[in-house]
Amino acid sequence: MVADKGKSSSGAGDPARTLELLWRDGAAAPAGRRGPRQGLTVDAVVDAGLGLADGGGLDALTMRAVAQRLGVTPMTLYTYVPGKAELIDLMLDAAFLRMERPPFGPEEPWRARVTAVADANRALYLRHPWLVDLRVVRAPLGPGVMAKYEYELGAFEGLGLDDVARDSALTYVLGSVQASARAELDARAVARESAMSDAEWWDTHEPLLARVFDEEKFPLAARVGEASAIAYGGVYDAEHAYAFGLARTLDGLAALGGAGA
Amino acid sequence: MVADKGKSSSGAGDPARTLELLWRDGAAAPAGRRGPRQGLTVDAVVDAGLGLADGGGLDALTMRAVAQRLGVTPMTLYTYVPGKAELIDLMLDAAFLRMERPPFGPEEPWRARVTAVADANRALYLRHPWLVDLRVVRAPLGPGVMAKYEYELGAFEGLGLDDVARDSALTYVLGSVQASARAELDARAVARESAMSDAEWWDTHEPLLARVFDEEKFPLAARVGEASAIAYGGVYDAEHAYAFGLARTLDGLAALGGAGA
DNA sequence: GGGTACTCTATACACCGTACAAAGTTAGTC
DNA sequence: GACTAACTTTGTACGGTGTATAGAGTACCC
Repeated sequence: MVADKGKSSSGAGDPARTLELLWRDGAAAPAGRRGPRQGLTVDAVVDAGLGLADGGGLDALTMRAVAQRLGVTPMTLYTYVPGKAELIDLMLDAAFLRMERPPFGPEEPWRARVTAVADANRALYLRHPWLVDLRVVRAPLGPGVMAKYEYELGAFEGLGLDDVARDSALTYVLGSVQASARAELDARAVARESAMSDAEWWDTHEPLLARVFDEEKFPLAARVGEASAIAYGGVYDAEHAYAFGLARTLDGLAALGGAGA
Repeated sequence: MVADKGKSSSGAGDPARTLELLWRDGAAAPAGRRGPRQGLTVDAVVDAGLGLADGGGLDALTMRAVAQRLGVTPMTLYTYVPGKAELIDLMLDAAFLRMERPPFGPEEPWRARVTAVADANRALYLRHPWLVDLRVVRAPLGPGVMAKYEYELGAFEGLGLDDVARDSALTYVLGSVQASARAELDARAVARESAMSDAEWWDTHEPLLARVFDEEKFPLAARVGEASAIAYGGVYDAEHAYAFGLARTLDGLAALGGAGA
């Protein structure tokens, strides 16, 4: 049984097997192997998973759906991948591995470099919305995770940080990007699921809320909420939230390092 | 059917009914009402849900488990609450409503106030770990959500922010706290689920990883990762991450307002 | 004393991840 | 060339989920 416990991405199974899968190189079949040839590859399974999750979120990622997309029965997948949790680990590593990593110019100021890292991560989340629902602590130590970490650490050169602070700074930036990406994706998903725009939603709820909401009890909330609603036309402005957050984050880091540029 | 689509907390059902539930006051039964008296209350259902989710996460929150805890059959719950999504909405609002909100001193500097807000939110997440798994955009506009918003907006007095910027700043602070809370909770959950401490986990994975990991390809990652591991004894230090993040966030806000203190 | 609105219960359905066992296919060994 | 062992693929089945539906019983209004 066991099933789908928790938020996935675990490395729950045999660690050796999982690592082997993560670092698998193209070498499909080790030649001397009995039984029928495998009709698929791990990559094909991972790609099918990515397609489903990118399109419909983790809810759309069912072993049955992956199997159907590949034209096999569900249990066939288990000869390629130990289980769903490990498949998600592989998908995560694959998504990381495929990110663009344009080399930093030697004279490029750290603000530009960190901004590039933040932008790349935002793009990653928008392309793979299901990533925000995953545990990333103790992520599968695959080639994608490693390459991403290596590249992004390089963005903090010139801030005068020691190794420990550099790791903290990166964690902090990534957390900040994930926070705004989550907000953006949530807003999108809610709008799509309810098939209702922010404005429509507000229109249906406003009259009801007026009956229960005591403006005198929440004066600040009423005033600020209204001001924000007017400023953004009643719509959550993801672009603004991201830009605001990134600017704050960079300023916060600048105060840390004392470095200019 | 429909089921559990997505990350819950939707307001998917009839908005009027949901708002009514959110703002329900103690008035249990409206007197002139046919049929048997209800043996439970919405509050009891919400509390049962909170107990389950606080202890075992959203996975432990099943309608069957809630029902069992209350000594009724699962379908009975549906006379109190339209469905699971709405129950979660109510739980979220209840958790918000129960947060402590000690009034800010008139001379209290904004850093202290914002720090208090951040600390309170961190405590909230640690008490109700399932909150990090929820969509909060378009949260149910209940009394808890409103009271929390009102209170927290008050922390940004004296920063010289207009209403729109004040809302953005609050969103930013809350996002930053949630990011570190998520990391902390993920670390905890992974450790508990795998029944393996960080150190043990590393011990089992390290030899395997050494076979595939090319230190020359990832020099920064190797060096920084090792430095962090040594600094924290191989253990993820949530306290440090939170303090670091909060300090950065406050500095970032300071750069925005230009206000000292 | 109906009728009616309500609460609560039992049953059932479609879906999930995956354990288990059987059937079919290939490679190595004699 | 036959046999065996290892492997892939499949079908079936189990225990779990949220909740639709229908029925049984209860308390109020007329």
